[in-house]
Amino acid sequence: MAKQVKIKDIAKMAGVSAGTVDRILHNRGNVSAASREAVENVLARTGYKYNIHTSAVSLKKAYRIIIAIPTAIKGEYWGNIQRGIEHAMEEYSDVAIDFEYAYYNQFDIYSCRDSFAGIPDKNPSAVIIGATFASETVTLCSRLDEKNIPYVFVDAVIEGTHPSATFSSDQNACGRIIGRMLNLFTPRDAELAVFGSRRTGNERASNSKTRMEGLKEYFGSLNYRREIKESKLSVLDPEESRKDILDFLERNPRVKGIAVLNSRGYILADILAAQQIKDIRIVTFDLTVNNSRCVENGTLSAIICQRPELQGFHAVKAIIRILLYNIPDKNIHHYMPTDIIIKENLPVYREIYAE
Amino acid sequence: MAKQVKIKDIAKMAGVSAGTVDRILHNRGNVSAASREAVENVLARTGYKYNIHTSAVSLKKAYRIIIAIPTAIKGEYWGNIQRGIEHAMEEYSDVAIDFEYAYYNQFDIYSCRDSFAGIPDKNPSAVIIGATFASETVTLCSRLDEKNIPYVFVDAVIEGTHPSATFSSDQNACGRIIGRMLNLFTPRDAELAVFGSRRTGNERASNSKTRMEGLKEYFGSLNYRREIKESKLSVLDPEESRKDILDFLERNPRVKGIAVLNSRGYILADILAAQQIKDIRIVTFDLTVNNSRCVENGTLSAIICQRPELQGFHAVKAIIRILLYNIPDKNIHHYMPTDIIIKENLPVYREIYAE
DNA sequence: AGTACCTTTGTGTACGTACACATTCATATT
DNA sequence: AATATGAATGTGTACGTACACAAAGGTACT
Repeated sequence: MAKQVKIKDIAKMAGVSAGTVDRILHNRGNVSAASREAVENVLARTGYKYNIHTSAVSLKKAYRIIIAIPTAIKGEYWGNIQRGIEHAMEEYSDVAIDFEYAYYNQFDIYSCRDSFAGIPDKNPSAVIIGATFASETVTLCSRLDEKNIPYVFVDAVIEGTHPSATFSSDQNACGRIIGRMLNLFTPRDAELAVFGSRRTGNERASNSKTRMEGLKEYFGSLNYRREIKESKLSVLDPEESRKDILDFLERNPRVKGIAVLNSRGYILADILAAQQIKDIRIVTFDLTVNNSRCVENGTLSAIICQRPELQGFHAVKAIIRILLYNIPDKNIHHYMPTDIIIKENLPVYREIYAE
Repeated sequence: MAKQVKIKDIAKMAGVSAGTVDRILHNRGNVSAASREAVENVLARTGYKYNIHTSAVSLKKAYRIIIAIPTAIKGEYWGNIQRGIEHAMEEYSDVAIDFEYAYYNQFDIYSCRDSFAGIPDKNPSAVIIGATFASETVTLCSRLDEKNIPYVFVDAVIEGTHPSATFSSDQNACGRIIGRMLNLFTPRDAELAVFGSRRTGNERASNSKTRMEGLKEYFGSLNYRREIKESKLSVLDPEESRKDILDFLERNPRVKGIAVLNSRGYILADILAAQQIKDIRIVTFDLTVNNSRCVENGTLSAIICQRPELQGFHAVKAIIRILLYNIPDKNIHHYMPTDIIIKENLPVYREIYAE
């Protein structure tokens, strides 16, 4: 490995002082064009790299990051995102960074509005946003843009915003994947169905919409002739779901495979198990405790997982790169791998999650 | 977050000097029983945590880690393990650690013996071992044990050794997973086959053996009646493989699904493609460039992937924890998640790999 | 009691960066 | 020419740990 060049070396080579180099590295201004050029030449030539350790040691400023996401329940999707965030926080526990959560109810647009409204006034160093409601998010982001506060998205991107980075899944691919798994798990002559989200107007539902497109693309590419039945699953009212589902199955007795495009596949699985219905295969999204339980007992055939912890983890790392090292992200949109989890590989995924 | 306690604070509280605390933290000896007890009490009470940054900054000693693995070819299994190792190295490039590779030919026991023989004399701080040949590995490890040199395994564990940690897949689970995928991808009435490794006596082949057991367990649990044909695939001689395969298929014309228990599924896929045979589904292990290509063009149905980069990455991290922070691993055997990769989720896995 | 030797303990410095503060320089204004 | 002003630049210190070195204490022996 080549010997590391230090700031003092750079300064000597460029014929300036270490302070000037520091000002250039951190965009602190008050540098003449001549000095800037001289230093940047040396920088490019030597390939200077920060020493993150000494950098962290001498860091004075206290950064504050606000994490604006739906209420994170342990073992569910947002809970796992938060786990990734906290994991990264631990890695940087020796740096002066404060974290503050601004939760909102993902099913209540007013709660989101309230929560988001207060964020810019707190003048955070950066914000991690888990977006659900498009227009509220755009409002927040434009206020952050005005104040030059960087923000990154997890889970989904919202049009009309300017995030420093985004960490999510390719939802269209997710749809194609769940379509393929549904097809694999069911006999050729069976009818199939897809359950989307009842609620509309929010972004998670829009994820569900994009997945639906992907799923149809997959079956389209197969020249799959038969119609795929569609229905909605109420997220909020379990009793309503129950009736809807049983009603749907009565009307469509030949349906033997169902894809649930949100993370509520376990609700369907539990209802079918209670009714002793055993010949219907179900695939769904997100490795939550409930879905995990159903894969284990065989009532769910597969889970498509978007690596929520990795999203949260990378979001924090991206922000730290921006704040501490002033490194802009070249690759703004990062797609996480989409895992396929079945009974046989569930335990090893669980072990990692438990760490 | 609770305010961090510093070494000087500990010293004051225990009524000793910072030097004594340091000696206890690093097991440097020359400490009276009384001091030790006093400090350890305070340590336990306050929950002292190293500041990795300042620690790294002032670290004088140069550690040397030897990485003893089969020759790593870019884009193949060991190449990906090395990628993970190098990724971790970058994260620690500000710490005084030297890395040295000791490659060997995984198909040549003498090359392994030669390579391993020189390692203990170099007095490395620690060794990462990718084991292939059992007895050579035991010999190396016992010499390292004598010298109190810690070592960790990647890919596989060898009996009769005392590693500080191991990072691998659950090979039995891998076998069950590939069995399930094989079953999913093929029609119910098709005959199935499994191709193992021709070579025996080495550990990678023993991985293949364990996978075979897992696969049979899976089909056993199904009460799968028909026999599963078995054959071997020569890794070294392509022409021999070709003949063997075509011969096998002629003798077993009803076989419509084949599981290849090592990473050479692409060889089979390419041969069948060349023969215009399109109705045989193949599943195999490891996301190598060749397997990846075949999944993309549809000649391979699925790849089971053991996260080689994660293995390498964690191996380095584990060693650094041991060397720098003297933290023994409580959970000696770490299983990596086992990914199922099909055409639809291949691109997002690739993106991560490209980073 | 004096000496030698070993164990235990304390002290001081270096690591490379961030940032506050001091200083110099250039330009405009009176 | 003298002064004020603001930009540009240089200097010095703190961060918390690791480790070298110095100092003190204890024991055994002559």
